Amino acid sequence: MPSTKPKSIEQTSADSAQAGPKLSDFLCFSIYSANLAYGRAYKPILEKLGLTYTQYIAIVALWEEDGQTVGSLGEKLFLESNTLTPILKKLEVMGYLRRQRDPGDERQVVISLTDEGRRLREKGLTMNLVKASGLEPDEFKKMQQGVATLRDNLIKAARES
Amino acid sequence: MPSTKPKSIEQTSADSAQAGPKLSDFLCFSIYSANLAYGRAYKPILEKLGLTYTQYIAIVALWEEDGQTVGSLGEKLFLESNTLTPILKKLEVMGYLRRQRDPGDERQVVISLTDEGRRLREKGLTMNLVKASGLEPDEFKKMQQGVATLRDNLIKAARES
DNA sequence: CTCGATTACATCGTATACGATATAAAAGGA
DNA sequence: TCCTTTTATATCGTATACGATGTAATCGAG
Repeated sequence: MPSTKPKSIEQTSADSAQAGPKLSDFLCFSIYSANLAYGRAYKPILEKLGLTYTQYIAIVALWEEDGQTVGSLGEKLFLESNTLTPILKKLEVMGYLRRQRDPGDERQVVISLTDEGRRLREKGLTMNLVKASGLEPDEFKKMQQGVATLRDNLIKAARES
Repeated sequence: MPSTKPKSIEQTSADSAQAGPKLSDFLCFSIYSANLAYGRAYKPILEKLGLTYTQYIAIVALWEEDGQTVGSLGEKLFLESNTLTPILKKLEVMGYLRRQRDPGDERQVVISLTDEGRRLREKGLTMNLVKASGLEPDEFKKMQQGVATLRDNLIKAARES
């Protein structure tokens, strides 16, 4: 007769025999804590630029494609306007971008980098965190793709529920 | 002569030939966005229990080992007292745990689950997010361990910097 | 034992995330 | 055209994270 102890929401079958869910077996917790660790690893680098992590990825997305709307930027960053708007306003005050209503559709706001925003690209971003990851370049790439696929699966599952 | 365009802080050498850093090549961004995705996947499950994600992992850590101090709990969750204290106070108000000063060392606060807190274990946690991850159990485990190692490397690198 | 250093926790200010809701523009059907 | 619905963004309230700082208890050199 199996134990009456329930499985957690994220255990593999290998865990079901033990007393309870163990934090160290949770993929969600690995991701959660790795995200915290990345934030701490990035902080000393980014604060030389005076940017937070979220501000930084917003700028990177604009380097990749300038002149995006808030909505399209949000799709790429997996963020919505309630989170993005305050961040973009801050970056506008800092002088890195401009926010202007699209004259063709006044509901939309188009974000464009200033010269200053483009210049950030040449400022101090040549450092490399690959080595801090402790992974070989091919492992790094594999992990990156694996986690991205995981993310996309979770988004799909959440949408379907 | 190589391009004058700088590499980002997290690009692999394979990216150095292109115009600039691409968000989709960042491992940190995969982790960041997967963490957001997990939060969204968990939300409908956890809100039936009336818990947030961070409250949930705190409870899980206490199932694993009850009677921990704030500091030892924080080590396991990678959080410090400034984040943990308000969360534990909330859980105390909700009736899931008690916070009491250690009589032997009045600086420390010992956290112990109430019966109610232990009962949460039998309540609704039998759902399984492994399938939402879209990974086979062995892949799941491999990814979990890989990301945990990545996290530990990043923590070590951040401490040494 | 004494007093400055350290430790453990808490408080405060700032910056995300995000659900719920507001607002204004655009779309679209009668 | 008029009015309802939808869309794009913004605002607000709540819950994390975290650096800086505060505070009380303990430690430890002399």
